[in-house]
Amino acid sequence: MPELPEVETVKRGLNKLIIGRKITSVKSDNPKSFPNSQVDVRSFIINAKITCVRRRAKVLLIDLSTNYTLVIHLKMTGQLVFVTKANRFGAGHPNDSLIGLLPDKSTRVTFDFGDGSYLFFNDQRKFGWVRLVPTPEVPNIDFMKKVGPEPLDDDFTALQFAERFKRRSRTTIKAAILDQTVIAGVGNIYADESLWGAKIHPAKIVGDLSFSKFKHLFNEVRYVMNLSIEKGGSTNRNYVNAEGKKGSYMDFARVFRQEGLPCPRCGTEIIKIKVASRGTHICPKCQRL
DNA sequence: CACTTGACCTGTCCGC
DNA sequence: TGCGGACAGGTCAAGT
Repeated sequence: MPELPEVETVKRGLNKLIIGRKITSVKSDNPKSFPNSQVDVRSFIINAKITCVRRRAKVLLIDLSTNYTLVIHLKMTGQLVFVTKANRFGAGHPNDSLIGLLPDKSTRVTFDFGDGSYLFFNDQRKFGWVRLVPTPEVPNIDFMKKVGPEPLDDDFTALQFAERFKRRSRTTIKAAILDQTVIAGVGNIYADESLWGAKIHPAKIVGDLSFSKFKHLFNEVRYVMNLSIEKGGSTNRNYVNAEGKKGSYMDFARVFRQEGLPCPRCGTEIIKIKVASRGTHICPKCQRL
């Protein structure tokens, strides 16, 4: 799933739904999804209250009153869905929501709030994970030390953005923008969308791009991510928000999964190619090597 | 160090 | 219908 806008959408939903709730039990049947959950970790979770839900890059951080934090990566197909007693048994859940159907066979971890409500961590492909870390240690875990700046931070500038790419000057712009140590939170959807916006071919070598191109790309990354957050993220396949509902950014996508359709800018047919081993969507006229 | 590729999993879709 | 292969929103550990 989930790139920055999707994780941000889940974060906002959870902040409305689970703050102050107490976890009365936790269950996981897949050790990969929640390592050590059977033993060491339980006493820091049971009877803990949720105090805050945060996001860094594509990682969700659920702070607990025990001064521990649930660190969660959704990877490709992870979902975090909150369900209450009332909607769990299907009191007219909308068609675009999973809520009445959970748990299902993709449910890997279940947090029980003891009042008939639950938080389900679902993950079809089992790439995602939940880990428990002491809250003060969160900034010290490997991922947090290596990850690049947040593209939507107010004080992040186009100049800083361009500087970050110097470490990847001999690779393609697509590979570089997907590198989480360069910039946080960009994945395959928003890479393609922002490169189209800036009229940059994804296979262009980083070192050959002018500052004015970086500046344009910087603005496009912020534009597509802000638009996507406003639309509740992209549901390409599995993604849903904390209420089990899909996002609508794909209705506004200009190139991602639009192959065969006309480019919204020039009408040329959008094509799909492979760059950096990833499916990549471009307008062959607007984006030249 | 910088870069590329395969591996991790399950499910779906497409061509034969 | 069935089967094999390619592919899917993301990172890692290897290899060069």
